[in-house]
Amino acid sequence: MPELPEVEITRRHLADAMVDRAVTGVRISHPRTIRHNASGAEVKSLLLDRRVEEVGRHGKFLLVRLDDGHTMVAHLGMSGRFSIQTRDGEQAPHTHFVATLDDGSEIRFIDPRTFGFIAVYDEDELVDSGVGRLGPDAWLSPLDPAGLTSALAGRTAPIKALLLDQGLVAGLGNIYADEALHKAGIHPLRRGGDVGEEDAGRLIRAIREVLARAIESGGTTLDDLAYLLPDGQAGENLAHIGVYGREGEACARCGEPIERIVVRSRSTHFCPKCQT
DNA sequence: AACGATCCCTGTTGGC
DNA sequence: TGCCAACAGGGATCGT
Repeated sequence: MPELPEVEITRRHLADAMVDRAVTGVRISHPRTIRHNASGAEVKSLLLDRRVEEVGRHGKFLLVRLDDGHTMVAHLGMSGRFSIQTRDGEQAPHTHFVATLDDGSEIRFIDPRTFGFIAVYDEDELVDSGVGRLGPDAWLSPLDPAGLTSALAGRTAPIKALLLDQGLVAGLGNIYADEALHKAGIHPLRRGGDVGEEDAGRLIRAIREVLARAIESGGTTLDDLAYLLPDGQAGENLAHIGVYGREGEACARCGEPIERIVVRSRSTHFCPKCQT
């Protein structure tokens, strides 16, 4: 499922295809895909004839900046992906949104489980939206150990739950939160307030390593949920996954079997021996 | 304020 | 073999 690395790779593809191009057509075929705006017709009117200035990202949100100050926000949810195609390319099932650009290419949003969405905001609305409540991006503006320690001070929730809180750090999802905690040697159930500055430093380094590796290798494509890059390729990062989805397998560091528990109704994978 | 539970949704899977 | 319940999960929202 898409987390920061997959969204970042998507961003790069979208930037290549969209920057300095104008939107010449919009088709919306699933109302639920539009979240903030009143209707698909409103989104269409806000996008039509606009030129794309840049494609940014904050956490797992894609930010397509338009030449009139509006921003098209896209979130992939858990099954969303973009496909960049020529107009005559075959349309995949669950294609809910298509933008045509002035070079004839099409930006298509495909999302079977419809947890993803697209919205167009003006500047004020963007600040009030979920995007405005995000913490610092885990990749672009990482926390420093002292800052993270003070942000965690007094927090009783398990560190795993806090890493998934996008208001604290933006971009981590279930896979990379588990991977970072494993790499840092921190037990997922440890209270946030019990993560000292040394462990916070280890955790920050682990987050960066895990994200860097994942971005390099094209993101994580799980067997059962075919996350594909916008060019249709699968990511290769599964080979670098240490604990996620590996219940019962030997920990690569100590050989102990990986355990799976449920934290905040999210499956959580860890090594009971080298994570404390 | 912080935390946890619930809901949304559908393709896949596992149990009987 | 076939059916159906359970499961997966990001983020919004709500109750405690």
